[in-house]
Amino acid sequence: MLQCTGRPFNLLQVHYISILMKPQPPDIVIGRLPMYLRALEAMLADDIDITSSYALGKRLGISSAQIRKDLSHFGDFGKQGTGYDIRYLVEQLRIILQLNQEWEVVVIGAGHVGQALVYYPGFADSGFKIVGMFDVDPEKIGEEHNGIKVQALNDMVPIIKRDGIRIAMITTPADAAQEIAESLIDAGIISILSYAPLPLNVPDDIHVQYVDPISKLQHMTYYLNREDD
Amino acid sequence: MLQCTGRPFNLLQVHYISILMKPQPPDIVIGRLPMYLRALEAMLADDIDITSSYALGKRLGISSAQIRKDLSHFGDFGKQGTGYDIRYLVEQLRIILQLNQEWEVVVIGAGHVGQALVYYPGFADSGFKIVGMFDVDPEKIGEEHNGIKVQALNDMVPIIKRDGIRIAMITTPADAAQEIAESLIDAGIISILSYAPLPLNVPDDIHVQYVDPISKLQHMTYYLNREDD
DNA sequence: AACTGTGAAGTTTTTCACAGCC
DNA sequence: GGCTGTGAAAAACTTCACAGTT
Repeated sequence: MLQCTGRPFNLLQVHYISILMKPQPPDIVIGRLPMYLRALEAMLADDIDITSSYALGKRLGISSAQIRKDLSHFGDFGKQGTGYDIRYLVEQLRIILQLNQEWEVVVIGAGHVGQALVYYPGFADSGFKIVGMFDVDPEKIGEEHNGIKVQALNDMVPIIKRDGIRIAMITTPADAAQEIAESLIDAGIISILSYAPLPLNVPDDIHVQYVDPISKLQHMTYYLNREDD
Repeated sequence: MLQCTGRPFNLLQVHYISILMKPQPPDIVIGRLPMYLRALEAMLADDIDITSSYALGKRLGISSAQIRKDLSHFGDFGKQGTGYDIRYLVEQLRIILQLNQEWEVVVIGAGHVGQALVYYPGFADSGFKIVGMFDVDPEKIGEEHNGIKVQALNDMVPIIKRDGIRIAMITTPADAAQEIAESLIDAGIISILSYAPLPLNVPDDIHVQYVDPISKLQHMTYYLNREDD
């Protein structure tokens, strides 16, 4: 897709392209920005105004070099000899992550997980507003949790379309997740956070992240009782 | 620590060591085994008995080479020309991950997240038995959720010690998490799954994993509205 | 003196590609 | 022909180390 001709790349082409389009920052780096952001916000709450890559790294348990390299993908935010103005860096990170706006989110599934999500204040605090909750179960439809009414799954697609919602969290049983993901995408959802323990099959332009506590427990059981390091 | 002398490594030493102790499989590989296990179990449920690294990779959205390389750290489980006997591979993965036993787990925090955990059947299905729930709130102590009574946080350490529990899930507010982690470690907990959005400071021999939906949403908002690929 | 931003070096992880076996 | 297991190659990621700035 990047090629203009049918021939393979040559150095001149690569150079030409590299002038036109900067390489994208690695996804793994983007995945660390939220943790930087949160640690910096915690520092502000502790009345710290300035920090260094060393201090931040210590707090997060990672190297200062990694923090500097990560940030360097997006700009020059620090001052030599001084460090980073936290307020400014927070602002910049919020721009990079597009958090300088409120994002509307819908929750699919009104079971215990869905309920835990709508009651968790962290989403609102971080700029994610849960605006709807959907379930198939007629018993649950009409219930209200933390002020959010459970609506019928049948109404999901038109409501998401009408309100232009882009983010959804799936908390349904695994066997319903794939079909629901397809409806969501059809409705215009682009980012899905799935609590269902199975890989969703989605087009390349849809982003999916998984929350999977069981896999994480199983990862840790590997190390239990193993004294061989 | 690996060195026997004060001098730096030399090739002979490295070779000597490599005979004595096989290199540990990378942690990133161990982290993928639970997902292989789950996909294989799903295949069994679909009455599939045999698979190949290609079929499994397709299902998981990863390359066949990665699956073969990952598994090769632990043994030779496949047959050339045929593939893998799923039942056998599942059994082997369960041995590797030490899932051929039931693990007792405690939940700290009896709020919405803690409740969602005790009501989620997936833990029991995967061999994790939630045996206790603890909270500071006197209003919550004594409540019962899915048959599990909320106990006083003060009783936590002795109970964990008495029962020899090794795994805990923290669902308390962030500001309590560090202190609780320290108590847990004191009580003998070795593996912690934390839902608190802050890095826990723990000794090297303690394993911690984090569940952090907000970071994952923030990771995805980076890509929203960006058509520059 | 303290700290950033960054090429270069080093390490880890993934992919390639193929000999060997069923 | 189909598939595994694996060295070798490639790519990705992290750390080093230092010039340059405050």
